[in-house]
Amino acid sequence: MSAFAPPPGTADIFPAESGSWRFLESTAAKVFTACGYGELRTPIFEYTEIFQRGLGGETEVVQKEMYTFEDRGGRSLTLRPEGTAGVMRALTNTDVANGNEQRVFYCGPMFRGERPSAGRRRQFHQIGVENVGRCAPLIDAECIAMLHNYLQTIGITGAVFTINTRGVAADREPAEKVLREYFAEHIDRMCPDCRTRLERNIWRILDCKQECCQQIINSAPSYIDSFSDSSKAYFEEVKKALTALEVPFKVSSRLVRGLDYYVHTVFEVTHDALGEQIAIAGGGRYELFLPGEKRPLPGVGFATGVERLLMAREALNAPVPEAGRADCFFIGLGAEARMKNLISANTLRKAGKNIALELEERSFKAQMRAANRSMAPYTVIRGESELANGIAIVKKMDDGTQCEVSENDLTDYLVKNI
RNA sequence: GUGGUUGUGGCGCAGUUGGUUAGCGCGUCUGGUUGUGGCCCAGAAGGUCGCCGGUUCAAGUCCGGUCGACCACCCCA
Repeated sequence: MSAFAPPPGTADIFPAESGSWRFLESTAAKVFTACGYGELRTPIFEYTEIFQRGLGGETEVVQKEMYTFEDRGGRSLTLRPEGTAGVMRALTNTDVANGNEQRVFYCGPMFRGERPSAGRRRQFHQIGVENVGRCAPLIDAECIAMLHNYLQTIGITGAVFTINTRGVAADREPAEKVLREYFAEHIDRMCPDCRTRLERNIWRILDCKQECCQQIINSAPSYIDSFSDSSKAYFEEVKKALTALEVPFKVSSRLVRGLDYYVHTVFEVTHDALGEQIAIAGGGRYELFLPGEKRPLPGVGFATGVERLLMAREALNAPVPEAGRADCFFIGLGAEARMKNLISANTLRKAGKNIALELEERSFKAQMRAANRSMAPYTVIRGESELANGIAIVKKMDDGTQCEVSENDLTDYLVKNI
């Protein structure tokens, strides 16, 4: 049973499920296109430095979750662990660096070498967008509203939007100082992870979930107070716009997110049906450094986890897209009839009809059962006597009525009636 | 990476304190008078009980290892 299981953390998506996947992807394309986005398809692997510099060397993802390998030329390549860095790399080939806006969306597999569990695979799939080149509060709000709109459209209601601000690079130092002074005082009562975070990445203390740290974190001074006035005004403007756009949200200063490139607005979407730990989407504004570029590129974007969206839809009993079913099933008795059925099917399929048929010799009863199972509303029957008379029988399956149609008229008849 | 649960035909499950040819439901196939489905009935196919080793006269049932799956933590989508 496990002999042919796919590698850990990967999965085969069978036809029964892939309809839902296509629905999520095509709906995303529709919703995002309406906001001026176009699809950008980038490679599944990039030079390793794209991610190292893009995401920040201190991040969890870069440090221990990347699938990195050498190609034959000794270059270090990495299977993309997220979509933003590759998209930004591609966009440096456009006029985006001159302040011209680029709006793109992407979807596809991402790879992270972590231990699989609910809603987390090693190969997982994201649908995401990036709005690159500009920086303004209303752009952030527009982006978040589009995500809200998308979730509604795919039947995920009741999603919880949490937002926060990270300020800009210049705000970071004074804020970190405030936090470091506070946490240093209490660090002996905090968990081991937080002790290392105090030195390595103090922001991550804020989203620690250990019981012993909660009280201390909740009583922490508001680092946002130390942000510059313009950063604070930026965040206020975002909130104002979201309210005006009727996107419900809550603010949490403990939302920091794990990637180093975020500035200003950050947000995360969770759903009660999946629990707070599992975000169905997340994103924010960023400034991303790419190799060879002197200045970082500004942008705002988000990524949704397809597997997690599907989990949410399932929990909400959202309707599953109907599997394609045949319009008509052809039954044939004898070699000649089967050949004629195949020819008819070929013609009708070219006309856009979904045709199922039996191509091997099987009993009439077996073929009728197959026709029934196919759920096709019509069945065409061709046997010895029909061939001899130059006709075929067209049977309507719901009420069992049937009629004879001459061979010459059959295709036209079926194109019109089924 | 750390911890917990688990692994029996395509799917979902039984398998009692280790003991004769490993069962059940669904599904599949073939029939139920010669060519009409959905219901019903009969029969059939399909499993080296994840893998390796050990204990025993005897192991799906006990022990060890290993691999996979599921879940929690970490982190993220």
